[in-house]
Amino acid sequence: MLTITDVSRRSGVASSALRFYEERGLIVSERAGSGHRRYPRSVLRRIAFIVFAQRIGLTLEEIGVELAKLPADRVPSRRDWSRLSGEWAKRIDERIAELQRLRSGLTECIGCGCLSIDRCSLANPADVAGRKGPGPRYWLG
Amino acid sequence: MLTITDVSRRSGVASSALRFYEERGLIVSERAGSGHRRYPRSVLRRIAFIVFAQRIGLTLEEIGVELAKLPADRVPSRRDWSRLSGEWAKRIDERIAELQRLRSGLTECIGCGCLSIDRCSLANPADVAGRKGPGPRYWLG
DNA sequence: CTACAAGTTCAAGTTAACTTGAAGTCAAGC
DNA sequence: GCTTGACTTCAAGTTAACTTGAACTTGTAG
Repeated sequence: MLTITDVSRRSGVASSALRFYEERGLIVSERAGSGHRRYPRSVLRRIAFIVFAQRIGLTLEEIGVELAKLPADRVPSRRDWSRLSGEWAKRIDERIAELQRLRSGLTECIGCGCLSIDRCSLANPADVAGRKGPGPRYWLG
Repeated sequence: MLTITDVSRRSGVASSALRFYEERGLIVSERAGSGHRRYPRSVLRRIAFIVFAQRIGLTLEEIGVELAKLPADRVPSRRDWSRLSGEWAKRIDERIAELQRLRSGLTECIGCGCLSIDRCSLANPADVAGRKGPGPRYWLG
């Protein structure tokens, strides 16, 4: 069993973040008699999954939903993990496609001087500026 | 000259956001006798540039720095606009490369079950979890 | 036994990019 | 002249994902 500092060091995720993930139900811990957290090794894989999913652009809430799909009664298998990743590939591909569109826009559209709200489909904010509710806009959605 | 509602409608950016951009020095407005904002048409292009840059992943602060490079004494030319985009292409390419790495990780790494903090370079949070200071982490940096 | 590092909880702070609300001014139509 | 809608400023709220600080307890090395 690992202490919170062990897990933090091995995962690169701060202890405060680990407590936060636990509060959010993304990971769990047992407790030593003292009340200190003790983690099984398997938590490292779970954390790796969380960090990985974050890089892809999922929110912690979405990640929580995905993780909840893992079987609670047994150690997750390869198959369990990989099933979760189905939707993600699509998401990555979409974002890559958008970035590639933006990249051409950079040379073709700004470069040619046509960056115009009226005529340029790439720059037209009406296409992209749709609000996603209050608060900051996220580029990854 | 356009009113703030005109500009909002034509750009897809909310009036409140336009006032916010002005407060941050990203755009400027003249005032009618009444105190109401009046914008020249050229502001639309500037806003298009801001929205475009946001999609690429620049912060408003970075965008402000870029916009400050435009000549104040004359209407910016094609060349002026395109000069700004130099650094950006690199940034887009880097993010695309990362997403492509993540995408292979999705099938190769999670798929094969090797998603391990110890051995998997793709999932190793120590490589990617470096903090960027307090507050939320941004995946786009 | 005494430091002192490491752990705990809980509340409050941080950041970006805005939005929302309050309280008041201005302009246009009837 | 009155209502209605667009506009103004300024302060405070929102969201995600954490971090920081206070106040306190536990574990360990000497």
